[in-house]
Amino acid sequence: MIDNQLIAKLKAKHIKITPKREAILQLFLNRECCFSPDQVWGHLRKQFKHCGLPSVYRNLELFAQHGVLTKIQKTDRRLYYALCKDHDDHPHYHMICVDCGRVEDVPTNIVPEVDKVKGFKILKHFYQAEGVCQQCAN
Amino acid sequence: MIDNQLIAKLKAKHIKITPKREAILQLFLNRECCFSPDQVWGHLRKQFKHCGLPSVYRNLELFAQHGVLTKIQKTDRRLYYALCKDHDDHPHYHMICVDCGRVEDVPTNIVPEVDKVKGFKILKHFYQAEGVCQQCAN
DNA sequence: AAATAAATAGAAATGATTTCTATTTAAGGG
DNA sequence: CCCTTAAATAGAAATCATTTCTATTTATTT
Repeated sequence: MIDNQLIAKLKAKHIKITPKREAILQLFLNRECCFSPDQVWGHLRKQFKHCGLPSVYRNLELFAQHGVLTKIQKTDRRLYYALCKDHDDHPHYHMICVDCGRVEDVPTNIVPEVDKVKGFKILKHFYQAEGVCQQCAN
Repeated sequence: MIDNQLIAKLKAKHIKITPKREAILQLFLNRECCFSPDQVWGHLRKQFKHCGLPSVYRNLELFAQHGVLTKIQKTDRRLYYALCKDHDDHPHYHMICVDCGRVEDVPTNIVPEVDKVKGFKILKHFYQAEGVCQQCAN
Protein backbone atom coordinates (compact mmCIF):
# COMPACT_ATOMS: atom_id res chain seq x y z
CA MET A 1 0.00 0.00 0.00
CA ILE A 2 2.43 2.61 1.24
CA ASP A 3 5.18 3.93 -0.95
CA ASN A 4 8.14 1.59 -0.41
CA GLN A 5 10.59 3.94 -2.00
CA LEU A 6 9.65 6.56 0.54
CA ILE A 7 10.01 4.10 3.41
CA ALA A 8 13.43 3.04 2.14
CA LYS A 9 14.49 6.67 1.90
CA LEU A 10 13.52 7.25 5.52
CA LYS A 11 15.13 4.07 6.80
CA ALA A 12 18.33 5.05 5.08
CA LYS A 13 18.26 8.17 7.22
CA HIS A 14 17.76 6.09 10.39
CA ILE A 15 14.24 7.37 10.85
CA LYS A 16 12.06 4.80 12.56
CA ILE A 17 8.96 3.76 10.70
CA THR A 18 6.24 3.80 13.31
CA PRO A 19 2.59 3.00 12.57
CA LYS A 20 1.65 6.62 13.04
CA ARG A 21 4.35 7.87 10.72
CA GLU A 22 3.13 5.43 8.11
CA ALA A 23 -0.41 6.64 8.59
CA ILE A 24 0.66 10.25 8.18
CA LEU A 25 2.51 9.47 4.97
CA GLN A 26 -0.44 7.44 3.71
CA LEU A 27 -2.75 10.38 4.27
CA PHE A 28 -0.59 12.69 2.19
CA LEU A 29 -0.09 10.04 -0.50
CA ASN A 30 -3.83 9.43 -0.82
CA ARG A 31 -4.74 13.04 -1.41
CA GLU A 32 -2.93 15.85 -3.15
CA CYS A 33 -3.80 18.21 -0.33
CA CYS A 34 -2.13 20.26 2.30
CA PHE A 35 -3.09 19.56 5.90
CA SER A 36 -2.67 21.41 9.16
CA PRO A 37 -1.30 19.45 12.13
CA ASP A 38 -4.78 19.55 13.58
CA GLN A 39 -6.30 18.06 10.43
CA VAL A 40 -3.72 15.28 10.39
CA TRP A 41 -4.48 14.63 14.04
CA GLY A 42 -8.16 14.33 13.21
CA HIS A 43 -7.39 11.60 10.69
CA LEU A 44 -5.05 9.69 12.99
CA ARG A 45 -7.52 9.60 15.81
CA LYS A 46 -9.87 7.57 13.65
CA GLN A 47 -7.24 4.83 13.51
CA PHE A 48 -5.44 5.10 16.83
CA LYS A 49 -6.96 5.16 20.27
CA HIS A 50 -4.07 7.06 21.80
CA CYS A 51 -2.60 9.80 19.70
CA GLY A 52 -0.86 12.94 20.85
CA LEU A 53 -1.04 16.18 18.93
CA PRO A 54 2.58 17.06 19.79
CA SER A 55 3.71 13.89 18.03
CA VAL A 56 1.90 15.01 14.93
CA TYR A 57 3.64 18.38 15.03
CA ARG A 58 6.98 16.69 15.56
CA ASN A 59 6.56 14.22 12.73
CA LEU A 60 5.33 16.76 10.23
CA GLU A 61 8.34 18.93 10.98
CA LEU A 62 10.62 15.91 10.74
CA PHE A 63 9.25 15.00 7.33
CA ALA A 64 9.62 18.58 6.18
CA GLN A 65 13.24 18.65 7.28
CA HIS A 66 13.94 15.53 5.29
CA GLY A 67 12.31 16.79 2.14
CA VAL A 68 9.27 14.54 2.28
CA LEU A 69 6.82 17.31 3.07
CA THR A 70 6.97 20.99 2.30
CA LYS A 71 5.56 23.87 4.30
CA ILE A 72 2.73 25.77 2.71
CA GLN A 73 2.24 29.47 3.39
CA LYS A 74 -1.37 30.52 3.60
CA THR A 75 -2.86 33.87 4.48
CA ASP A 76 -4.38 32.45 7.66
CA ARG A 77 -0.83 32.20 9.03
CA ARG A 78 -1.27 28.65 10.29
CA LEU A 79 1.00 25.67 9.70
CA TYR A 80 0.29 23.55 6.65
CA TYR A 81 2.25 20.80 5.03
CA ALA A 82 1.92 19.12 1.67
CA LEU A 83 3.70 16.27 -0.05
CA CYS A 84 6.90 17.52 -1.58
CA LYS A 85 7.23 16.73 -5.24
CA ASP A 86 10.93 17.35 -5.35
CA HIS A 87 11.55 17.58 -9.04
CA ASP A 88 14.68 19.67 -8.69
CA ASP A 89 14.51 20.34 -12.38
CA HIS A 90 11.12 22.03 -12.09
CA PRO A 91 11.21 25.06 -9.81
CA HIS A 92 7.66 25.81 -8.82
CA TYR A 93 5.35 27.63 -6.43
CA HIS A 94 2.01 26.52 -5.03
CA MET A 95 -1.62 27.10 -5.70
CA ILE A 96 -3.95 26.05 -2.89
CA CYS A 97 -7.67 25.36 -2.94
CA VAL A 98 -9.16 27.08 0.10
CA ASP A 99 -12.02 24.58 0.06
CA CYS A 100 -10.40 21.13 -0.21
CA GLY A 101 -6.77 22.05 0.33
CA ARG A 102 -5.63 20.66 -3.00
CA VAL A 103 -2.14 21.78 -3.89
CA GLU A 104 -1.07 22.29 -7.47
CA ASP A 105 2.27 23.42 -8.70
CA VAL A 106 2.73 26.67 -10.55
CA PRO A 107 5.80 26.75 -12.74
CA THR A 108 7.73 29.87 -11.83
CA ASN A 109 7.75 31.17 -15.34
CA ILE A 110 3.99 31.69 -15.54
CA VAL A 111 3.47 33.51 -12.26
CA PRO A 112 2.52 36.83 -13.85
CA GLU A 113 -0.19 35.12 -15.88
CA VAL A 114 -1.20 32.75 -13.14
CA ASP A 115 -4.88 33.68 -13.39
CA LYS A 116 -5.17 31.60 -16.49
CA VAL A 117 -3.97 28.36 -14.97
CA LYS A 118 -5.60 25.00 -14.38
CA GLY A 119 -9.18 26.11 -13.84
CA PHE A 120 -8.41 27.66 -10.46
CA LYS A 121 -10.52 30.62 -9.50
CA ILE A 122 -7.90 32.76 -7.76
CA LEU A 123 -9.03 34.62 -4.65
CA LYS A 124 -5.71 35.93 -3.32
CA HIS A 125 -2.20 35.62 -4.48
CA PHE A 126 1.08 37.03 -3.43
CA TYR A 127 4.74 36.63 -4.03
CA GLN A 128 7.06 37.17 -1.14
CA ALA A 129 10.80 37.28 -1.00
CA GLU A 130 12.78 37.45 2.22
CA GLY A 131 16.41 38.46 2.15
CA VAL A 132 18.91 41.09 3.15
CA CYS A 133 18.74 44.53 1.60
CA GLN A 134 21.75 46.39 0.28
CA GLN A 135 21.97 48.72 3.30
CA CYS A 136 21.92 45.85 5.79
CA ALA A 137 24.43 43.79 3.84
CA ASN A 138 27.12 46.35 4.67
CA MET B 1 4.82 66.76 9.79
CA ILE B 2 2.22 64.09 9.20
CA ASP B 3 0.73 63.50 5.80
CA ASN B 4 -2.32 65.76 5.60
CA GLN B 5 -3.70 64.02 2.59
CA LEU B 6 -3.77 60.79 4.55
CA ILE B 7 -5.48 62.48 7.50
CA ALA B 8 -8.09 63.97 5.20
CA LYS B 9 -8.71 60.60 3.64
CA LEU B 10 -9.33 59.05 7.04
CA LYS B 11 -11.55 61.88 8.24
CA ALA B 12 -13.62 61.50 5.14
CA LYS B 13 -14.27 57.94 6.26
CA HIS B 14 -15.31 59.14 9.74
CA ILE B 15 -12.24 57.64 11.35
CA LYS B 16 -11.18 59.57 14.41
CA ILE B 17 -7.67 60.92 14.37
CA THR B 18 -6.34 60.12 17.80
CA PRO B 19 -2.79 60.89 18.94
CA LYS B 20 -1.90 57.22 18.85
CA ARG B 21 -3.24 56.72 15.38
CA GLU B 22 -1.19 59.68 14.23
CA ALA B 23 1.89 58.21 15.88
CA ILE B 24 1.32 54.86 14.17
CA LEU B 25 0.99 56.52 10.79
CA GLN B 26 4.04 58.64 11.46
CA LEU B 27 6.10 55.54 12.23
CA PHE B 28 5.18 53.93 8.92
CA LEU B 29 5.71 57.18 7.01
CA ASN B 30 9.18 57.68 8.48
CA ARG B 31 10.51 54.29 7.51
CA GLU B 32 9.80 52.08 4.53
CA CYS B 33 9.54 49.05 6.77
CA CYS B 34 7.03 46.49 7.84
CA PHE B 35 6.29 46.24 11.55
CA SER B 36 4.64 43.65 13.73
CA PRO B 37 2.00 44.89 16.21
CA ASP B 38 4.52 44.26 18.95
CA GLN B 39 7.15 46.40 17.23
CA VAL B 40 4.66 49.23 16.77
CA TRP B 41 3.72 48.94 20.42
CA GLY B 42 7.39 49.24 21.35
CA HIS B 43 7.59 52.55 19.49
CA LEU B 44 4.38 53.93 20.93
CA ARG B 45 5.38 53.22 24.50
CA LYS B 46 8.30 55.59 24.12
CA GLN B 47 5.81 58.40 23.52
CA PHE B 48 2.78 57.43 25.58
CA LYS B 49 2.70 56.43 29.19
CA HIS B 50 -0.45 54.36 28.81
CA CYS B 51 -0.70 52.31 25.70
CA GLY B 52 -2.58 49.07 25.18
CA LEU B 53 -1.38 46.39 22.79
CA PRO B 54 -4.95 45.50 21.75
CA SER B 55 -5.42 49.07 20.53
CA VAL B 56 -2.38 48.65 18.34
CA TYR B 57 -3.77 45.45 16.85
CA ARG B 58 -7.13 47.12 16.26
CA ASN B 59 -5.67 50.18 14.61
CA LEU B 60 -3.32 48.28 12.34
CA GLU B 61 -6.22 46.15 11.18
CA LEU B 62 -8.37 49.23 10.73
CA PHE B 63 -5.74 50.90 8.57
CA ALA B 64 -5.35 47.73 6.53
CA GLN B 65 -9.07 47.56 5.91
CA HIS B 66 -9.05 51.11 4.66
CA GLY B 67 -6.14 50.60 2.31
CA VAL B 68 -3.61 52.60 4.29
CA LEU B 69 -1.55 49.61 5.35
CA THR B 70 -1.12 46.24 3.72
CA LYS B 71 -0.53 42.90 5.37
CA ILE B 72 2.83 41.31 4.75
CA GLN B 73 3.20 37.53 4.65
CA LYS B 74 6.42 36.27 6.15
CA THR B 75 7.57 32.72 6.75
CA ASP B 76 7.45 33.23 10.52
CA ARG B 77 3.67 33.33 10.20
CA ARG B 78 3.30 36.44 12.34
CA LEU B 79 1.35 39.59 11.61
CA TYR B 80 3.17 42.35 9.77
CA TYR B 81 1.94 45.53 8.18
CA ALA B 82 3.57 47.96 5.82
CA LEU B 83 2.53 51.23 4.25
CA CYS B 84 0.39 50.55 1.23
CA LYS B 85 1.60 52.21 -1.91
CA ASP B 86 -1.62 51.83 -3.77
CA HIS B 87 -0.56 52.58 -7.29
CA ASP B 88 -3.39 50.60 -8.86
CA ASP B 89 -1.59 50.86 -12.14
CA HIS B 90 1.43 48.98 -10.82
CA PRO B 91 0.57 45.50 -9.64
CA HIS B 92 3.37 44.34 -7.40
CA TYR B 93 4.51 41.89 -4.76
CA HIS B 94 6.85 42.45 -1.82
CA MET B 95 10.47 41.87 -0.98
CA ILE B 96 11.29 42.08 2.73
CA CYS B 97 14.62 42.57 4.45
CA VAL B 98 14.77 40.09 7.33
CA ASP B 99 17.18 42.39 9.13
CA CYS B 100 15.65 45.88 9.03
CA GLY B 101 12.19 45.03 7.70
CA ARG B 102 12.53 47.25 4.64
CA VAL B 103 9.82 46.55 2.09
CA GLU B 104 10.45 46.98 -1.59
CA ASP B 105 8.05 46.36 -4.40
CA VAL B 106 8.62 43.69 -6.98
CA PRO B 107 6.80 44.30 -10.25
CA THR B 108 4.85 41.13 -11.02
CA ASN B 109 6.42 40.72 -14.40
CA ILE B 110 9.92 40.09 -13.07
CA VAL B 111 9.07 37.50 -10.43
CA PRO B 112 10.80 34.63 -12.22
CA GLU B 113 14.03 36.60 -12.40
CA VAL B 114 13.63 38.20 -9.01
CA ASP B 115 17.11 37.20 -7.87
CA LYS B 116 18.57 39.97 -9.95
CA VAL B 117 16.65 42.78 -8.32
CA LYS B 118 17.68 45.80 -6.31
CA GLY B 119 20.72 44.41 -4.54
CA PHE B 120 18.67 42.14 -2.32
CA LYS B 121 20.33 38.92 -1.28
CA ILE B 122 17.36 36.57 -1.43
CA LEU B 123 17.14 33.94 1.31
CA LYS B 124 13.69 32.52 0.71
CA HIS B 125 10.97 33.27 -1.73
CA PHE B 126 7.65 31.83 -2.59
CA TYR B 127 4.59 32.58 -4.57
CA GLN B 128 1.28 31.48 -3.22
CA ALA B 129 -2.15 31.56 -4.73
CA GLU B 130 -5.32 30.74 -2.84
CA GLY B 131 -8.50 30.01 -4.71
CA VAL B 132 -11.05 27.37 -5.56
CA CYS B 133 -10.05 24.41 -7.68
CA GLN B 134 -12.09 23.10 -10.57
CA GLN B 135 -13.48 20.14 -8.60
CA CYS B 136 -14.64 22.31 -5.70
CA ALA B 137 -16.17 24.93 -7.99
CA ASN B 138 -18.83 22.43 -9.03
C1' DA C 1 -19.32 73.62 26.67
C1' DA C 2 -22.35 69.36 26.24
C1' DA C 3 -23.74 65.23 23.91
C1' DT C 4 -22.54 61.04 21.75
C1' DA C 5 -20.53 57.56 19.29
C1' DA C 6 -16.11 55.75 18.92
C1' DA C 7 -11.56 54.66 20.92
C1' DT C 8 -8.95 53.30 24.74
C1' DA C 9 -6.49 50.65 28.69
C1' DG C 10 -6.07 46.81 31.14
C1' DA C 11 -7.44 42.42 32.40
C1' DA C 12 -8.71 38.14 30.86
C1' DA C 13 -9.66 34.55 27.37
C1' DT C 14 -8.35 31.97 23.40
C1' DG C 15 -6.02 28.79 20.70
C1' DA C 16 -2.10 27.27 18.01
C1' DT C 17 2.29 25.62 18.92
C1' DT C 18 6.10 23.99 21.93
C1' DT C 19 8.29 21.99 25.93
C1' DC C 20 8.76 18.51 29.43
C1' DT C 21 8.94 13.89 31.43
C1' DA C 22 8.01 9.32 32.25
C1' DT C 23 6.71 5.38 29.47
C1' DT C 24 6.63 2.65 25.30
C1' DT C 25 8.45 0.90 21.03
C1' DA C 26 11.12 -0.05 16.52
C1' DA C 27 15.25 -1.86 14.83
C1' DG C 28 19.45 -4.35 14.89
C1' DG C 29 22.59 -7.83 17.04
C1' DG C 30 23.00 -11.98 19.16
C1' DC D 1 13.06 -14.87 18.18
C1' DC D 2 14.60 -12.27 22.40
C1' DC D 3 17.46 -8.21 24.29
C1' DT D 4 19.25 -3.89 24.23
C1' DT D 5 19.09 0.80 23.40
C1' DA D 6 18.25 4.99 21.37
C1' DA D 7 14.37 7.11 19.61
C1' DA D 8 9.37 7.98 19.65
C1' DT D 9 5.30 8.51 22.18
C1' DA D 10 1.24 10.28 25.19
C1' DG D 11 -0.40 13.45 28.07
C1' DA D 12 0.06 17.30 30.85
C1' DA D 13 1.63 21.76 31.13
C1' DA D 14 3.81 25.99 29.40
C1' DT D 15 4.25 29.60 26.03
C1' DC D 16 3.00 33.37 23.51
C1' DA D 17 0.69 35.85 19.72
C1' DT D 18 -3.74 37.40 19.05
C1' DT D 19 -8.58 38.43 20.39
C1' DT D 20 -12.39 39.49 23.41
C1' DC D 21 -14.54 42.01 27.07
C1' DT D 22 -15.88 46.01 29.88
C1' DA D 23 -15.67 50.16 32.13
C1' DT D 24 -13.57 54.61 31.22
C1' DT D 25 -11.92 58.28 28.29
C1' DT D 26 -11.84 61.13 24.22
C1' DA D 27 -12.41 63.27 19.40
C1' DT D 28 -15.88 65.19 16.97
C1' DT D 29 -20.18 67.62 16.13
C1' DT D 30 -23.65 70.75 17.73
